[in-house]
Amino acid sequence: MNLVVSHYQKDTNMKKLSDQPCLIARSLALVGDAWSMLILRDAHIGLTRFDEFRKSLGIAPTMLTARLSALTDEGLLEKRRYLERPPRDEYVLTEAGRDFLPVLFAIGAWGRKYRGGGEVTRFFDAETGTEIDPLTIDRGTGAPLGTRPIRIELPGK
Amino acid sequence: MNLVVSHYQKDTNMKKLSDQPCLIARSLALVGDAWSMLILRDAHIGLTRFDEFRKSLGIAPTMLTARLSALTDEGLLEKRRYLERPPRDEYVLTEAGRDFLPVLFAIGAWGRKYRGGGEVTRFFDAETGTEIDPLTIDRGTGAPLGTRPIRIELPGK
DNA sequence: TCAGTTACTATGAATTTAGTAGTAAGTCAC
DNA sequence: GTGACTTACTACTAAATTCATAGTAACTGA
Repeated sequence: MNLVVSHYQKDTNMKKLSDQPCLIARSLALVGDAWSMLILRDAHIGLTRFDEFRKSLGIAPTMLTARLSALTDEGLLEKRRYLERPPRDEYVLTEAGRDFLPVLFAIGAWGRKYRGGGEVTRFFDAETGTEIDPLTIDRGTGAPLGTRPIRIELPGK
Repeated sequence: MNLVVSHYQKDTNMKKLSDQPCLIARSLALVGDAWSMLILRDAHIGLTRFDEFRKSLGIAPTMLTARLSALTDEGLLEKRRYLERPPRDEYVLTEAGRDFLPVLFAIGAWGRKYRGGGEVTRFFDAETGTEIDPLTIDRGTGAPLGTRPIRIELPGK
């Protein structure tokens, strides 16, 4: 008895992904497409409503509905009623959604280095006024990732 | 006269993305799909050859050809001849490709926190033996991203 | 010569995406 | 209280992408 309404799903492929032992693959099963990431980006900027996302992204409403539903189901967004009559809902980031911000900044940092030219949107620390320069480090060693050799451990070993 | 062979391209949509002022959007135009990221993941693990990627990912060869070509064109991978007769090429990470590692780790860190259960692949510092715990900070303030308020500056302002 | 390897291309069906139009339940202006 | 407008969608069709399988080209090694 399967009552789940499946919104957005690249089933054949992505269902496999979410069961893999690799956490990168599992995560990509949820957010491994550009629309989902851009919606999360916009949510971090402060957008919450269907039409705000639609206008910002130029996305087809069907796509937006599917992505918002998926992100809500997966716990990155939360649907919240902000008006009873007429019933109006908005989408706000959950903790899991907010914790996705470092991924977006890491992507942005890569883009600044390798696709930087022209006019770009920039992010500043609101207090110090300095431009944010994202750096991903290993909390244990404090070293930036990529500067030290890595060992991989597969499950069941 | 357009002689460009276009491999993988979600043209109508993604061409727009690569011209946007947002660096996240620009980056996603190149790597904003699960296959591309998983190929980069495998490349970091040490895979270089067509069939290695194909078997690791279970990807259709048409897809793999398209993604490898795109990643090569975009400068994240480099095609290198490793055998002259018969001609055989392998794909190795460029500096831009290697610099994508923090993004993958940031995604993995999110996954560990929110999609962690069961058997997972883990990464360790080869020297200290401690598990890698990725953290994205602002190089300027040293603060983890998401802990301080941010100001956004759009181009032309 | 014959199976095996490697890096693909060809092809067609299934699935997803895009784009436009329309709907439901209201509000607001006059 | 009629018509214009808003908001959050759904319906529908066409276009594009993706998947899966099969096949090819150029070898090697037994």
